[in-house]
Amino acid sequence: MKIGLLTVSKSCCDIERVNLSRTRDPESTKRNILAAAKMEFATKGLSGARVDDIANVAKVNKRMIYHYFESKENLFKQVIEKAYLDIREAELKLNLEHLDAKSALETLVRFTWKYYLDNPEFIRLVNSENLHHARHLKASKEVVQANRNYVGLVQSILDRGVQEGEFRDQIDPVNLNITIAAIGYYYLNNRFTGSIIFEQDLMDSEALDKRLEFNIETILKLVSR
Amino acid sequence: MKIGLLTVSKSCCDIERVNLSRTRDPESTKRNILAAAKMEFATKGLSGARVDDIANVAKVNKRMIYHYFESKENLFKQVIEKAYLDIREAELKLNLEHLDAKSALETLVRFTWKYYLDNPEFIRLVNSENLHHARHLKASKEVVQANRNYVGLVQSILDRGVQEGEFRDQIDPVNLNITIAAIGYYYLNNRFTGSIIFEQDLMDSEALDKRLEFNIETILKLVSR
DNA sequence: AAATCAAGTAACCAATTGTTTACATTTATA
DNA sequence: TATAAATGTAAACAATTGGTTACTTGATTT
Repeated sequence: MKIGLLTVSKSCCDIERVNLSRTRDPESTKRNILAAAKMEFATKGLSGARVDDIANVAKVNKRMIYHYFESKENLFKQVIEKAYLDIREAELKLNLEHLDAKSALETLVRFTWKYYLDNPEFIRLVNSENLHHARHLKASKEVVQANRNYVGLVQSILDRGVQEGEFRDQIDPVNLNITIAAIGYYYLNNRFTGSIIFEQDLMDSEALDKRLEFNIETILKLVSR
Repeated sequence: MKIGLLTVSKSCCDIERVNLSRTRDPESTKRNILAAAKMEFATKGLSGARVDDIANVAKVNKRMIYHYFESKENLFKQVIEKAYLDIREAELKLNLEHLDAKSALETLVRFTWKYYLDNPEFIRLVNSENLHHARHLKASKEVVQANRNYVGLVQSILDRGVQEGEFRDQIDPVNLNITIAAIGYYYLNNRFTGSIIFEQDLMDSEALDKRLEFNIETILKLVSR
């Protein structure tokens, strides 16, 4: 039963779908598909993800996915690209240039940890992409550029730290970057196996706080003179 | 064409399969299935893996997989359990008790790195298991026990380091363990996306050597007084 | 208001996939 | 040596899956 802009089921209060502006909204349809796909790919991997399930969660017809995204593979590509651009964008908003080097680095470690904690899909998507030899990301100039800026940012923090007499000389920014990511990523990525083999709940809030402090210490000791 | 214990194709030299002891060899069949399954699950994940492909690579009839392993899911469980037991067994062989604390820790970091490098399947399998919330590992008492011994080993190295006056006090062995694994695991797990976004071949032998040194430095600075 | 195109739906299809059935052969044992 | 259990094979099955076809409805333009 359709009334104006609303699709309503027989019992009048059970609204299936609300579309305030128009009955047709391609932008919202695309957004819904992308959001649903992100969750589906993150929870089940590229092979495990089901196009039907994405369509159901996004509340769009499966045909629309192929209309806007060509194929499951291409949909995954759009998802992983956006995921990378999102995290790099969030990092830029930290405005680390205004902090002294030590504070900037600590802030970056804290941010990275919190981002992984708040966006567990990111980790899963990156894993999937690596399982598939990063073939979806290969052509993405945009992602490469965003990352170039990020490495530059870390390099400038290191330079500042040396100037301030706080940091050691000649620290490789790429390896530092990788380590900052690694110590958060690994802990959260392997939280399920980790909680079993270490016989403690790694996601317990106390354990999480302790881990963050441990990570900050790791990085600061690594760079300090 | 079958002659005795050998299965031979028409052109006499093209031996398809050699079975020295008997025409039937359940142990070898199981071993072949496990080895093929390990590679298949590692390269394609649990969902992406194909039972047909495992059977083909193992050169056994698909029916045998179900005969010995019940289901694809259970086969994965056997694979992941064995993978964990294998790495813990290899660690024990290092005989770290006979080294001074600092050397023992460096040896452990080197070993972990090399093991991941030589056994990339391990990383992939652990990822898969975590994607599935570690449900296959949950019941494995054996794996938990093996890991308990491992944490004990690291704890004893830490104690020795404190006694020797080399290490700081009160370092958490679980978080140290996690960090030792993390700095190797992350780099190698994400080598494909990493090589793209950092615009350099992370698997280049020079880059690998540099990374290992970086990791040793990270851990030693972390624990030292 | 007619025509045109974009947006959306339902049903279907060919291929694939994990799993099973029915049957054959080898090995161990009484 | 007869018999049962273990090991192996070929073929098929039911369910699922990514992708498509044919069609309808709504929005925009002239």
